[in-house]
Amino acid sequence: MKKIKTRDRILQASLALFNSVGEPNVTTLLISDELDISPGNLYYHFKSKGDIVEELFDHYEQDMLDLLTVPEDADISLEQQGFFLHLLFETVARYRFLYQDLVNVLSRYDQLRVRFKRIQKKKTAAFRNICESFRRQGIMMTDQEELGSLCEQLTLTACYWSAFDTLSHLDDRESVDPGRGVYQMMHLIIPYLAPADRDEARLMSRDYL
Amino acid sequence: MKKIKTRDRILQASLALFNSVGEPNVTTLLISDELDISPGNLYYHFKSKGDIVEELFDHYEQDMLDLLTVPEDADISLEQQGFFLHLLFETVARYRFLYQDLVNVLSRYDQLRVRFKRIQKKKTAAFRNICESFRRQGIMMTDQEELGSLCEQLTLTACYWSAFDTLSHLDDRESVDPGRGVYQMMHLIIPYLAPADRDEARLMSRDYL
DNA sequence: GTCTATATTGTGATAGAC
DNA sequence: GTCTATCACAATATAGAC
Repeated sequence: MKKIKTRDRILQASLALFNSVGEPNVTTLLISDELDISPGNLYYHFKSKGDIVEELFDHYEQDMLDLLTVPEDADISLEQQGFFLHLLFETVARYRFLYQDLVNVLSRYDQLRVRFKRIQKKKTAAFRNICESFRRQGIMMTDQEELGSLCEQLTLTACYWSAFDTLSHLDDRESVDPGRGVYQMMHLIIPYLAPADRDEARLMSRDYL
Repeated sequence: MKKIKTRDRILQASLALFNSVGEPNVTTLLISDELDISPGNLYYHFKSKGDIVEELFDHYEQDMLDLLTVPEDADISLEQQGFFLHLLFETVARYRFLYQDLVNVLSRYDQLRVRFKRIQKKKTAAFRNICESFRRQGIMMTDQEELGSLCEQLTLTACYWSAFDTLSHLDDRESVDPGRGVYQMMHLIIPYLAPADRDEARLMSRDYL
């Protein structure tokens, strides 16, 4: 039963507060209050609030990049894709504070802008990868133009579903179920699947409701 | 050549500033500076910054509700739908400050929450209306479940396209082309159209690129 | 209606004792 | 490492003269 270092407790509490009331509404005082430590102590561990945000972003970036290393030429099954989406939405949910005030946060911490954009690009590329794999296996048929707009749509949805969903229940920002987002993503893909595979995908999608 | 009242100039300048640098980053001082009036003067016309936001929201709400009064049982053509989407995205672009910091803004002005939600509901209903009309005309075929997820997807995209798009060029928030969003919306609908109508819709969508 | 102060408050951040 | 001040500053908002 090792005791957690204060530094890590600060990160952990900050993430929780950011997610539940929004990063712009969280002051350094609120964080230190939550942990029953002094503001001075907080500033001993982090020289600014921005540093906390950036370190949390580091974690997010790491998690995302790990997740997005999709093998280029593998045969991906519908199940694997569902699992991938599930993990993706879980990761987004874990750092949802980022997405809920995305424009705002990125406008205030401009070093994060380019990094976030890079992750977005990688997401779109991962979706394209999966779709290409489906095409090679004959599960999916699309022309290049459709594929482009589909992958962009998938990226948009992966990005904003959590924010869109919390709009419906802005009162308790604590609870988030990633399932509904996965369902929605699958239904973006289904129309482009071969008729035979659509029913299987539809059945799979129900599990996420 | 009537001169514009100060009160209206404040609203106009605020909207422009909100849209270009984000509502949270706009101070009352910045607004009065932009207009070459004193902060005191601004507070003579509006008793708080929140009042400015709320009055702009009134305008937004009015514009939106006007737009969303879609006739229930009319036969809507693909062209009419394209035109509707065009107007919708223009309206969103005009008040894009709202969407770019949506969660944040709604969390700080809670009177706006319920009103915004109501507008969202009306949007979804309008999409459903259009789709039902398409179905009656035999242009579209979907079951009820698909229709639900499609309309939600349309609402999400209408809501967040502008924010998603400005992510790509966060440097100049001034310019926004609504066209790409309309294109994306159409491509959400196309898969559900009857084969004969798909090509027509595809051609139409190109005009918005 | 408009201006020039000025009050007030909240927040990020630092200094120095323990 | 942690605490108790305390500073500095920016933003909202008000008071009172013109």
